Amino acid sequence: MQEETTAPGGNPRSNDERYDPQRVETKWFARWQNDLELYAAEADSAKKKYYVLEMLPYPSGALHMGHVRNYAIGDALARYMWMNGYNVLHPMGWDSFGLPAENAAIQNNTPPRQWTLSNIAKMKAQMNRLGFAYDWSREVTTCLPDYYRWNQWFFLKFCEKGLAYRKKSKVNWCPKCATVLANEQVVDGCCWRHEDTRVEQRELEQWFLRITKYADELLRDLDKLDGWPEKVRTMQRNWIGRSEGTLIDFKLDYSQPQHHGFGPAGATIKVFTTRVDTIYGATSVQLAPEHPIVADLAANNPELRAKVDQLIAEQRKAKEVGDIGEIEKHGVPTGRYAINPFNGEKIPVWVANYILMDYGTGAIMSVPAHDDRDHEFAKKYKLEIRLVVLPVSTDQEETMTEPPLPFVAHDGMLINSGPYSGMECADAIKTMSAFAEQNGFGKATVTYRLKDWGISRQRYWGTPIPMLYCEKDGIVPVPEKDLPVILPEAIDIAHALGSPFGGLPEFVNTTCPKCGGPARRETDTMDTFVDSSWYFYRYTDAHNNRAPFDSKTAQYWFPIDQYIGGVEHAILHLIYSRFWTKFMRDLGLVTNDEPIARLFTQGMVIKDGAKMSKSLGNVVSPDEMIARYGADAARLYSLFAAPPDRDLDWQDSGIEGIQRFLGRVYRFVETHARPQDPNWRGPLPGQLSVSNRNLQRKLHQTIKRVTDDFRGRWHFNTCISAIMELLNDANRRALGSEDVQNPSTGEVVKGETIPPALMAEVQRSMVLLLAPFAPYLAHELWEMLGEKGSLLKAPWPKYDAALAKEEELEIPVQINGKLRGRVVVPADATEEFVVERALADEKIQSAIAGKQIVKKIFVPGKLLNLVVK
RNA sequence: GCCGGGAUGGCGAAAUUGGCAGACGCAGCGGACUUAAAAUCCGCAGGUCCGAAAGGACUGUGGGGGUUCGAUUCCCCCUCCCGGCACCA
Repeated sequence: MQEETTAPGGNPRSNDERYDPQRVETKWFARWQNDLELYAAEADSAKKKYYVLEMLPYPSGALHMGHVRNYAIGDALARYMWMNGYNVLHPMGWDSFGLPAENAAIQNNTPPRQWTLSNIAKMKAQMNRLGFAYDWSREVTTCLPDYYRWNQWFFLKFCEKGLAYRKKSKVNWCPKCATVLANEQVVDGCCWRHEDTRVEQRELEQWFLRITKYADELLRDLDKLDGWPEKVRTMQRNWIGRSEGTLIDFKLDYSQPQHHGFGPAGATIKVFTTRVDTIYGATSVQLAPEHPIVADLAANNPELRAKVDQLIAEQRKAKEVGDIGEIEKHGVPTGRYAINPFNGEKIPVWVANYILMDYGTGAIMSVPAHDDRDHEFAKKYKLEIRLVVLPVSTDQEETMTEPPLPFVAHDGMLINSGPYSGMECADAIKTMSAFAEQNGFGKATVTYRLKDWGISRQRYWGTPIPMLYCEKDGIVPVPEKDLPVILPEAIDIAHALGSPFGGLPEFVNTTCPKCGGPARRETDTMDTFVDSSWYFYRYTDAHNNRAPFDSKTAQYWFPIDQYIGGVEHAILHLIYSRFWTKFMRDLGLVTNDEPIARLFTQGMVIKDGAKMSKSLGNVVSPDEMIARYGADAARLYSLFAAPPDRDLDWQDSGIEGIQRFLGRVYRFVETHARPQDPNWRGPLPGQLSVSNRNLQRKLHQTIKRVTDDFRGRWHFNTCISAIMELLNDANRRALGSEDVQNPSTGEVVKGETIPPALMAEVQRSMVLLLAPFAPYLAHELWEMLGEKGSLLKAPWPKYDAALAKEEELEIPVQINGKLRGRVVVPADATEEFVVERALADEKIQSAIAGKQIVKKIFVPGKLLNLVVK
């Protein structure tokens, strides 16, 4: 046992027995690596299934502490469920398409595939070293044709169902690179590689998936996801942004002779409003600068054109900087008028920079008296402000007074509104919407903030979109039998950024499957969010080459029982995933409406008050932690330092404390285990001494605490604290069980013995409780305890509520709510008994001396409060 | 501006249903072991004040108010920090 090796901290080891994580972890690492079936989910199992999943990483080349924390949570849960007899599916994969591979390729002249696969190998090794229990036989690597061919297959299905379409859309274009830039490659409006070159907006034809078809269901079903954090549901609700309102047609006025001859004849401007009840207060129509009709109105009016261009520039700039919403409102009158269909009034048409083209119709009716923004704008340009709603109040006088403007509340009554005067707002909205519909100039409608999902990326490292362009047949999908469309890999990435296939004739030029004539391939690739929208289904049937997965198999495993990841994916990834599942359900591929039953979002790992980042120099490397303290310590600390849903403040000294704890556990078992003792496996003695009974109680209390937390709130930090308390308690008693010499008096104290069967129960349970959090040490100790069966699926310890129950309690006694003393009483003591004991207490007596008890508050098992006067 | 989350010792945190605030750990201090140190073990520890000590008094969960016998916990107002959304018509 006494070997002179170098301890993890680099200090020479002393001659007392010491836990060496490297020795233990290397030993078990080797065993686990040689057992490929170890963590395999059972195919045909009578057991209840449990699908636990952590968000798959992007293979950047190295895990960071955020990963370690995320996977430590999931791994603990997976191991807990195994120990509780479930058939656990716990897979892992790689979200391996995306921009960094292209950047790395340019920098190091390494092909993206090679760079990616070598990163995967590195990170997989790190995960294995950390001891995470993944079923690697189901590994999914999204950048391999095995996987992405099904992205292409799904894309064809979207086309078949009419849910994929092409539309012109804006992209960031760098004129120097002559290519498209991702949003994150645009820095302060300029190209990241050419800081002096302004990025242009170009319109390109792009592919969209019609997620808006599911907008309503995506919103509605959020109510069913009660296993999701409310925060995430709220974020998704806001993202979908459902808004009920009314579309109203304003006709352009042609009655004035000077307006004949320019502008579109018979044009109407559609506006969307949630407050059609205020339409009698509309004093202008405001158009977004990029509204199509503006171009027509400005066609023969260079002065207007110039002003509009300036408004467009202002909006763009604000959008780039990200403070649209902060910019000062500007506008310009077009000189034209539109007709309010409700009262026939002619009101001026303006163009304004606070109107967004991509929400609603890109045009509004401006009601300055009842909208903050319209009010601000009208003040600035001296437009008419006309009051049409009065606040409703029980107080007659208050109802009649003019409210401060703008008055935007809904609880009001219409005035100056023709036949609608006197109606309440809510009624007026219904009645007026119906009137508009009956007369053909509008209707009630619902608008969403959610847009269709643009999936085209003018990038190389992604799933090729399986479409062809034939001169004769137009846009033609690649036939299913020709999938996958393989991403060409023999290309010179350094000289072919963006859509590099353009320069690859052997990829681009093909034949049309319809007419056999020449055709060109689509050269765009898919957004990587496509990959992550359904990868968790592939895990259930990862090697299927006839379908993305087998429906029956997926039906067994789905929904995912627990999904764990960072809150940064609360919106995009998790909405796309829900959308994809609903689409697959409509295809008949799955039966579940939602992919994820329970979602857990863990907090960030921060250090020195900030997120870890290279620029701040506060990055903690998992490899270094493993080398210094071992994988168990790194994992345990990431669970111990904070509850998993809160941010974790990393402290190097904290992990040292965890390492000490693991060492104490090791020494406790090593010192006191007696597996060869015949009584070790025997029954507990019928009668336990008070001290041993206390230890037994503490044991059962600890099992209860840890078990309850796994089933409930997941505060693993307190679970680990509880195990520490058990260890401290047991250790103290165990030391006390040996004859100890009191150093000051020299007196030898005869210790009380812990019966071997009790020690065995304590040690076994402690190891089992530790197994989900620190698997290496737990396995080692399990073996040291002479246990033969696998710890991985050893039954989770059970507690006995009767044994966990305290027999005696210390009841605090308060006088007028202030703590004045404590009495020790049996746990089930009655009020009378406790009061009697309390009154017998000297301190209590002096505290109430000369006063009268007017009230006694007794909470059984909790406290006694005497109110005195 | 709107919607979340948070604020507790020197630090990370705990208190699960309104009932002893600070469990557990870090850092610190004292002691044991050692020639010495490291490692390990034992003990002390919110603050202020009184006391030689044992012990005791007061005070204390961002600030102010309220409900209650009793509030870290519930209600109202305010400050600061973090995250998300943001001219959404």
